Amino acid sequence: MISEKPSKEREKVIIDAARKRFAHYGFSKVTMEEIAADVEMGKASLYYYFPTKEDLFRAVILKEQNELKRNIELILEKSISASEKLLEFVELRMKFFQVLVNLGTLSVQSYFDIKSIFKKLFFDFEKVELELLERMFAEGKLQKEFIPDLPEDTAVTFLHILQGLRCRVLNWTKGQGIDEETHQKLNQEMKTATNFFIHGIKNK
Amino acid sequence: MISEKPSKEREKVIIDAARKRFAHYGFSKVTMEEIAADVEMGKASLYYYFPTKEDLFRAVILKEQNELKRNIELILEKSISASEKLLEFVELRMKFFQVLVNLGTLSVQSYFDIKSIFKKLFFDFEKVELELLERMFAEGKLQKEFIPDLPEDTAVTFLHILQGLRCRVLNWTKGQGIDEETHQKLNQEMKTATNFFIHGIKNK
DNA sequence: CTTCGACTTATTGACTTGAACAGTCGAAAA
DNA sequence: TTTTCGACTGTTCAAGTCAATAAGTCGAAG
Repeated sequence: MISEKPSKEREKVIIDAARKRFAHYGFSKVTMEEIAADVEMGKASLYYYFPTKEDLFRAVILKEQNELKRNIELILEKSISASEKLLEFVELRMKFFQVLVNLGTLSVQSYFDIKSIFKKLFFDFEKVELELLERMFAEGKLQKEFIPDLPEDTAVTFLHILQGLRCRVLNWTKGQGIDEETHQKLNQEMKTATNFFIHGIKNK
Repeated sequence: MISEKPSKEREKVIIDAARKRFAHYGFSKVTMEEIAADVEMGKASLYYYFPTKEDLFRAVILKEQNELKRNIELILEKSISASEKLLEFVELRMKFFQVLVNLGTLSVQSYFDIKSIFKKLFFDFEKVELELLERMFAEGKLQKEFIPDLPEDTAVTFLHILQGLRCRVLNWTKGQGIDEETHQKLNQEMKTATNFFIHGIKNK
């Protein structure tokens, strides 16, 4: 079929409009009425598609996460060394979080200080990330590029380090989003840390 | 001289009493009157020694920090490998932060969400820590144990990783202090990360 | 130099209120 | 049957008030 079920089609349009609003003003500053106006509907109609505002927001985030997942998978398929893949992963993840910051999820309070509903969303996605990372480390081991025997534990530690570095910066910059300079510094720091890490697990 | 200036002596007593109170109830829950009562003085007398409540608290933190510094220096003097020193440093730092959590600095809000006055205190101490770390890395290099050419940058990255891991956990456990299990996990994670790091800079 | 009682000023937490907004419902259009 | 919306309700939350409590000052006295 060329076009999907019209209701699905409509959902997408709403998500898209919502994404634009959220990206500009952040979750709390956007009203359902505004989004409804954007897609030329009544507010009540929005509730036909999404039971709550949070659900709509969740859908937006979910879409972003799926895009990130797809992009990570593309990296995995590339024919480059596992080390290079790791580095590209870090870079990609960096960009993703910049989007989240713009979406207003992360700016107001720190990283994990979002309602538990969103917590779950991130928690679930952490598993996806871990699985993808694990594959990178496992592949590195298979190619005799890496040493560690437990790609699972390695992935956890590595991810936590990345999360930690971001967390640190996020706590530092209260309120408004991360400015360009800080962002660059963080980017650099993550790369440095990744390099140390790669070095630490490399087969020499 | 056997005993110090009496006023200095008195200051110490006050700091000590304050430390106990703060450690039990946290900064905001303790009144100057209570502390004064503990040392059997009038509240007004406290202000003779410390111009503000914050100044008194600052003095308490400062004392803790100096103790930590002294302990790190003791590690540096030990005749063990630089890697082992790093590991001991991590452990010591862990304990120190547990004390801070008890002092109520870190529990209520995240790591850096303390008034800028305290921020400065931590910021200054970061320099001390960095300098001590730098010495460890420099020594490691001298002994042909470590590779990196820039102990300064290495120290920064390493410290930020540690800060990040803690930050991550602190954000997760809103409100109350870190429970024993989480503390153990964090401890383990820091050690694991440190080991990867050491591995990454080791001369093989 | 140090202490304190009696004072003033600042902070805070509990309560109130009003407007804005999330979310509901039943009727009706497509 | 699926989708839309106008008109409704109940919450939430920022802003404002107020009283209590605690921070901080000062002058006199030991």
